Amino acid sequence: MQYDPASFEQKWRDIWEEKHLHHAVKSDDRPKYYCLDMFPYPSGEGLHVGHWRGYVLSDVVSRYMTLNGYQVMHPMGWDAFGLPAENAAIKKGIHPVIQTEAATSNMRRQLKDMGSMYDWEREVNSSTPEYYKWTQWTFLKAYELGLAYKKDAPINWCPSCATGLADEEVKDGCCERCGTAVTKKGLAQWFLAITKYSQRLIDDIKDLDWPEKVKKMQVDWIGRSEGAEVLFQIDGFEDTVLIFTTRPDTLYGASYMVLAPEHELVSKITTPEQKEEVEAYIVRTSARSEVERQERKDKTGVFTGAYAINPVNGQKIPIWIADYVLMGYGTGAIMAVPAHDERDWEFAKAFNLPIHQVVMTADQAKSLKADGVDFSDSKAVDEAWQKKFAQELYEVPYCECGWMVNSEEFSGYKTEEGKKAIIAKLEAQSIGKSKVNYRLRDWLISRQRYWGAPIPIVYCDKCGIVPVPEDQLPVLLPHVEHYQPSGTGASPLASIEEFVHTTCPKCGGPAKRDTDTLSQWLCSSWYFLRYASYDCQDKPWRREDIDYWNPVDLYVGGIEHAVLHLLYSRFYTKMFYDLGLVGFKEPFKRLFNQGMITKVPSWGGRSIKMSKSKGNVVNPDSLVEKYGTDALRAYLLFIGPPELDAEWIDSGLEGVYRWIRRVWNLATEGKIVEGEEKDPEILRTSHKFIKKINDDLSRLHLNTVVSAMMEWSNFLITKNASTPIAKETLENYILLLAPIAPHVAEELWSIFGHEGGIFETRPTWPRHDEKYLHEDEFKLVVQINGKVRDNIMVSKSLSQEEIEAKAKESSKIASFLEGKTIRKVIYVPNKLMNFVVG
RNA sequence: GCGGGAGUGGCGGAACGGUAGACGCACGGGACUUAAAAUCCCGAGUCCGCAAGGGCGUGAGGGUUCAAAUCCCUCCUCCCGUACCA
Repeated sequence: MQYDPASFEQKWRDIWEEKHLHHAVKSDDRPKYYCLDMFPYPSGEGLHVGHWRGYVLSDVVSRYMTLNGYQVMHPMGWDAFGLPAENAAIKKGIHPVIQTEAATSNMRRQLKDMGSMYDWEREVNSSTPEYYKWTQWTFLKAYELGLAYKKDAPINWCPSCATGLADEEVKDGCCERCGTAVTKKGLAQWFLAITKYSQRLIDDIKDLDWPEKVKKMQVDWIGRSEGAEVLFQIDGFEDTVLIFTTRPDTLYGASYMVLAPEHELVSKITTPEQKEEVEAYIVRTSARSEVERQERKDKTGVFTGAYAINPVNGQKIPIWIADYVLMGYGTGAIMAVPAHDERDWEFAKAFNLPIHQVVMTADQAKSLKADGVDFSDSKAVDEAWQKKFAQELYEVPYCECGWMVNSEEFSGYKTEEGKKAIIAKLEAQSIGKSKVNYRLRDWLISRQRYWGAPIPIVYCDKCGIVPVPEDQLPVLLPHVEHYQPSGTGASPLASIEEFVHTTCPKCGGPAKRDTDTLSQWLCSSWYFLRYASYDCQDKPWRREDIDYWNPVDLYVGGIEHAVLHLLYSRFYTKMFYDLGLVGFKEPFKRLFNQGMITKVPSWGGRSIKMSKSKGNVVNPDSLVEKYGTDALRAYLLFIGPPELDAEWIDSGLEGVYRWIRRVWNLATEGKIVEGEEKDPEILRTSHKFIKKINDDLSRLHLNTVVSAMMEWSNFLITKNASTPIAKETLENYILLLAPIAPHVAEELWSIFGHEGGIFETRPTWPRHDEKYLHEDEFKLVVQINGKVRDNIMVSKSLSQEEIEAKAKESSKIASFLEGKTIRKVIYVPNKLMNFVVG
């Protein structure tokens, strides 16, 4: 009987499907396990082996958990709305509905060929009205909670995709999707107030079982910083400027102020003499793209002619505008302390502005202390410092925290204390307070594109903004032939009269629909809830379903969603929690990011990420045909540690195929005896591997699981040349093989005479038994001064003295010990003995 | 700049401070074959040596330890993330 995967792989997939084995149902006697893959967007290119890596991993876990007594839900669906699908459709001239349909059926077929245990009854497609009805509903819920608001603001605009983008979708100043440089555009858009959740998004991430890297990326993205807001009076005006600083302790060192060019006060305070120059500068900066703004060039800026008053010492300081101060962060205005901030220092140097040191260097403090200066006497500190260091020049701003100086009554304070004391002083005068700022901005969700869920909002002349009532959902996306983006900022839907004109749900009068669509990130921010309650018609989910299945126990996907999808989903989950719609605060308990598959392109060079555009994709379809899906699955595990990138080598797959074939040959042609294993060596070795494989499976060290399976079969094959192997041993082997190579495992299981497949009957999972691991003898490694000199077999019953005596009997050891004095003997029981000689 | 990860044979990679290079690929030799492919067996870090054996070896250099790929310090290279966030 030759190993011919084509002859049975499909058979087993049919059997699993007929018996609905992969359909997850609630169970009273088995704990649940929710294993989720990030749902893919349907691409006309289909899946390549790089995509399969994560899917194989999650499938192995799902099957392993199933065979270990869990009720596993392992669903799959399609992130069908959004730019990738729409851009592909436009390029090919095929309507997105048609293109999505074709792509999903091809990809579904591929995923089935893989032998994955997806519960297809739970399949979701975010572009269907049954699904996006509820995506629209989530938006209305956000609106209800006051988290959705419309604002006319300059937003990130991708000229190529012709749509607004969220901050998270801008990478290095370019569109995350198409790579075009992002510009700014003023548009009235819908935002979700994710910033209201900044602190909770930081606090709750700590306890998640996620890669530290992803946690850090999110925390950095949210960007919490503690400091103070301080009010500065403008000389000759009633107006004040509010600034944010993380260094209130350096307030006495503020020697100028900078406003962002877009700051609302700029036009008001600019003096007539400076007007022309200031306006020219504003025009110049606003014309710069994000990419240009990010280039770290020399500091630029213009004096407004106005002065602010430093509230603590009454000093008049010039007010400048410069593009190194960003309107979007803090208050869009800063006090500049060039002595203690690198950027301010560069700016001061460039424009010859004064630099006042107000924090001593560590050396200065040390020197003054050595001179016996009393640091609790601020006057004495200032005088001593002036005398000794006022003439010192330094070439870099000094930022390290030390002792304050030249700060009136605060001189001599440690900066940490000074921060608090100065804030207290400002608070007493109502001109400042401590403040925590976050870098996170609110989430822009309006898209000027066709392929998305229409925003369920109506504008009525009488009633204003009116949300579409829940019973009128979904607001259907009209099926039209011309859906290309207009490029003007108007959505393609705006030109469809019968869509735009509607009646106001409140007053019944004429009204207009919002013509933008929701960002596809909203679709993916709640799909993990829908899987659990896929058949619920009147609501997005039944509470009892998600209480049972959610949160997700293991979430598998690429690192690229670290601050997009994963941040949005966490925010959405918290919003639902606040609305009492879910009982948990975090959607994904454990996250696993699989590494990329790379390959050397056909024209050579270095190995790079597999992608159609790079011309280095390997299509799984033909490989499945040639080697069977089990070999491909096993190779994708064996290729390397699952969290690291790995390079695809065709011959590597062949090696894994050969292994499966050898296992097949052993099981079908080897010398096998009925019943339990009697051979002590086979028992011992097998239980050693059972232990190792179980350990590595639970740790997700799947590459070493495969190599341990290989070692074990190599051992059995060699042994079988002389000794029959008990059926029990091979059955244990087959069961452990089942999560990795389910088809061949099922086939062998049935050849071994079992009624009902492994995944139907779920036989007892193999566990090692310590009693078989016991050996009477062990191999003692004998070292001299830490170098291995010999191995000897020693009985475990011997005492250390007896073992030492035996070790010295070895001729090799004896020759090394000759004429030397043994200074010390290190003995690691059952393992090693090291003679330290002099 | 900053933050994270990684540097181990010809290659992918193993190795809770305790025999470095498991497992696999590629390679060499042999068996089978008229021959080839497939399969099976054997070999293999490197240097010296016919061999037995020994020296050297986990990016570089130090250190801790009876013992270091593994822990500590300094440095180099590559990858990823991030970047005027006051």
